Amino acid sequence: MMELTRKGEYAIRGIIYLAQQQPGKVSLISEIAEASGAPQSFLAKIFQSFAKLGIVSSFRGTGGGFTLGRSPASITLREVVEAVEGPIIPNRCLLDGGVCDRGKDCKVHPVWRTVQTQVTQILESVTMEELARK
Amino acid sequence: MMELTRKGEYAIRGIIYLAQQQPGKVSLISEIAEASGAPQSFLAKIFQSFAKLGIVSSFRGTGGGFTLGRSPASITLREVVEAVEGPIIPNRCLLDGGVCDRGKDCKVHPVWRTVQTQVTQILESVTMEELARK
DNA sequence: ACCTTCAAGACTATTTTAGTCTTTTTATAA
DNA sequence: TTATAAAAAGACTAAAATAGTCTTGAAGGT
Ligand code: SF4
Ligand code: SF4
Repeated sequence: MMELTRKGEYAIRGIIYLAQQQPGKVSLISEIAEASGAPQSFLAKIFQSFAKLGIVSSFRGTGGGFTLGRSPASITLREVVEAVEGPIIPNRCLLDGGVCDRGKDCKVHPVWRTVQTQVTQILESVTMEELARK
Repeated sequence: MMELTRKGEYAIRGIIYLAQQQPGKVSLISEIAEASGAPQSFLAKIFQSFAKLGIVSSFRGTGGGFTLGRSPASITLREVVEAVEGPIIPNRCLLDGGVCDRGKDCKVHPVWRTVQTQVTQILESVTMEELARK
């Protein structure tokens, strides 16, 4: 139950690598992939998602690559994980309409809500700055 | 990320139904399936797992069916979920050998350990007795 | 004997995961 | 202005997990 996918693991490793570089240093996806042990073209997709969200900045052409889009201290583990895995939802009934006929007086529902809140808090409290320290 | 499967949801609904019956009353799988809105033969599989673990008792032949195997207060949500979904593992590196080359000084690893502990605690603290109350 | 009920295992369809590959766009440099 | 370098975008694929079904067998009751 509740397993991080490889995509999520690669995402975390990749962004930590970036956070460990000199601020402003541009890294190639090939370099990040090697450092994080991820398949290059798969990681490229992951970093595209990051770029769209502004977590990383991307530059094309010669001398291009990726840098962090914001300060390491402002990027949380929750943000990184959710960027590639989607929102933290331990059970369907937690998102959007929460479509469940028995939803009204279900005693289990609030338990999942608690799980969601706790997990989110834990991941939110960890920043890339902390994770990048060696 | 971290979504309960239908199997897990059916499992919970099914056992709560059982917990709501008069102690000692035997329920047919067809009855439980209808009450919980689960496909009967799928739920049958789920209850087989429960029976092996002693969470429920099964009886064959005429007048057979299922009852809880222990008191509702002694069956936790964690136990029910783990019975069908396996252990609560937010990341591969948490179980068994925790096969990860970078495992030694990984800063992320303890975060997943915390998630695991917290989620386990939340689910462990909820019993079928509580969930069965109307 | 016959019927009822769960047990066990094989089987299948759908969805998700975990990628790859090709083409296009943007930027630099000779 | 052409070549080269890099990410962006999108189509594609293989493998695994999920969500079941179906058939047969075993245990128990009448
Ligand atoms: S029964 Fe309760 S826990 Fe299950 S999906 Fe519905 S609201 Fe959520
Ligand atoms: S890098 Fe860290 S978090 Fe990721 S699998 Fe290895 S030990 Fe676990």
